[in-house]
Amino acid sequence: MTTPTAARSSYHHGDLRNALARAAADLAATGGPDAVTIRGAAREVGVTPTAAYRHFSNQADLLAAARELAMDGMVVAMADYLGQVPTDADPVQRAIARLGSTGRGYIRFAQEEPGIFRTCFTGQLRGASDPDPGLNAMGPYALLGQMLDELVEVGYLAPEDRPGAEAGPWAAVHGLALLFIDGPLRDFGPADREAAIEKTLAMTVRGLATGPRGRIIAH
Amino acid sequence: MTTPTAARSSYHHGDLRNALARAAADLAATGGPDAVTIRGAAREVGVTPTAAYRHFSNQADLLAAARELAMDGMVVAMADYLGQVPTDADPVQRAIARLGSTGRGYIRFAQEEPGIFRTCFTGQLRGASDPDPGLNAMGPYALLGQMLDELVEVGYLAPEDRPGAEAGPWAAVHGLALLFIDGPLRDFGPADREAAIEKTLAMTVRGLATGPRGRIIAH
DNA sequence: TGTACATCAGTGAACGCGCGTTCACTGATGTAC
DNA sequence: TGTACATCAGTGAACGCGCGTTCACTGATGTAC
Repeated sequence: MTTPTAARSSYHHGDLRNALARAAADLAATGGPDAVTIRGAAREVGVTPTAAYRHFSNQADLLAAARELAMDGMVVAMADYLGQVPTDADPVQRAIARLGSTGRGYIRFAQEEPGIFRTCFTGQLRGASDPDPGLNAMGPYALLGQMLDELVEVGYLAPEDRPGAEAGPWAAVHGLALLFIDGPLRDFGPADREAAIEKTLAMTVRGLATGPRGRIIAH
Repeated sequence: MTTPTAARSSYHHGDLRNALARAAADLAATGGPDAVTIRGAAREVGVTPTAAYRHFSNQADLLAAARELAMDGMVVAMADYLGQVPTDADPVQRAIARLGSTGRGYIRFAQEEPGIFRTCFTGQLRGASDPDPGLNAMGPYALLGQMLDELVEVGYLAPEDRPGAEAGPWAAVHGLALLFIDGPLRDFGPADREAAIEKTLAMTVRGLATGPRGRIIAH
């Protein structure tokens, strides 16, 4: 009668690991990473807590699975947003618009899915299980790196300033996102937020104008 | 024999409220805001959990007291750091240096006292008990505002860009601090961190150069 | 094609933990007279 | 100046909660023959 994806069709679930991971991500979306519990995920799926230990070695393992889904969601949302940028005639303006859109996507996702966003960036668990050497947010980070490369190509950002240029823009959008969702700016209304976002992005774009084309355009 | 500030000199403590608040701040310093518990603070002071309810109405109340101490500590640390800036001959360079030093102090405090820092910026508790209308981090925020005023005075930042100019610099240092203490940059060593800080501050300073003097200096 | 049996994926009960919070209480303090 | 007594600041025991995790177990599955 009930499909295998419904709560309790049969004794064997069939896809319990994925179901638990999704449930964990749901819990994270609602209550942040602290809300991700073995018992909670099992409850949501309609299964005994013990059953979860067939698929995850402990709570940290379940949280890691939730974080993986969270990262996927964030990358998809940002890519969607970036895809909406019109192809500008001027390559410099287009590269600037793409950087801005990336930042806006980052902040927008944080505002719309604060629990998921916080889950992406929480946890000291940097074990050997993670193949990335120093950065576990490769998705957004790689996207930002690409935007910066484009800014160099069009002459807006000086090539000698390219190494390590991710830090500033990333810090700016990350900080603003957290000031909104968890910090002193949480009471800002939509208009104030929009103004703060545009102010911050304008400062960021201007701050990157170290190339020949950048000096002309930014001032 | 034992002084009144020691653990258990007499039946009556004498200053239990402050002792509990300080203990709560210590817990926050070690384990962040989540580590602030009624039981933990009472234990540290050497008193029954029930006794805490003579002075705090609940756990949220105790956390609020810890946050107040945390904010005090942060403002003092930043002011200390700012006081070390030498009095530069050129007023523009001096104003820029003071802004940079404020940012460095913010980030340095976050790195040295991550638990305290996180405690400053956690909690949705924006009740009527807080007189500030929209910002509970008036200390650092006011300091930043002052630095920006100075930049306007010396002609580096355009006056028409002054309103709302706090957002960008604040977001940048806040974001970098959190990327370091809680985020994907937590594995950066001291040298990488220093480089990221300087890159970010340089971007920020350049991004604020919209006044007549700013355009000359920044490019 | 049918059946015994190993294997797998769940159940149900229980453990110990630390937490917030409340109850009736007792020891210490200080003030009115 | 001394003392009864109201008031205040603590104690000690207990409650219910949700959590992570482990134990011995049982129902379902699929494969060897």
